[in-house]
Amino acid sequence: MIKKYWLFKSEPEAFSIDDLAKKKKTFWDGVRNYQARNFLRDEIKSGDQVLFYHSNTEPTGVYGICEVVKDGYPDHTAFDPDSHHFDPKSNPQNPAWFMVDIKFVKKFPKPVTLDEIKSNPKLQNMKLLQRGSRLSIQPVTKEEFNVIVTSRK
DNA sequence: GCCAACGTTGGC
DNA sequence: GCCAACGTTGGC
Repeated sequence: MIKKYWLFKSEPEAFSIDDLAKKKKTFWDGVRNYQARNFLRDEIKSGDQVLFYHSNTEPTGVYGICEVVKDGYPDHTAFDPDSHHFDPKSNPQNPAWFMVDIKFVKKFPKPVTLDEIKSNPKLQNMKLLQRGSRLSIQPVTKEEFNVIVTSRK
């Protein structure tokens, strides 16, 4: 099985790497974008490595690493009318939205900031840097993953 | 808090 | 199936 690499965005006010460090493991719910959904449903597999990115904070950047521990399965928060992730288009017979489970691996002593990524020639092709890129789940290459991780070793 | 860029919705 | 209106994202 070939391991793949991803970047997951989260607003730390909603869910941060510290929350994950505390919980050790979580389901990544609430993704309501079809492109991201397809990744979750079809491509993200147990064992894949994930960069945990904080958006809408100071500074924005990659704060640590986590690992996928469960392949894509239906996002049950879409079925729950009391959840603010509720979506009437989705139902258990024909789920529209998916999620995976991830576990905490490590938090960087200092985040790899967006500025740092922008100024690293090896990271210029990251989707993150593309104009107006809002995708909350995006693939990264093994090389990009390693450049980011080793910059904190 | 602003606002540009983007995805989705819904009228036609 | 077009496209304007709307809501959301996310850097600043």
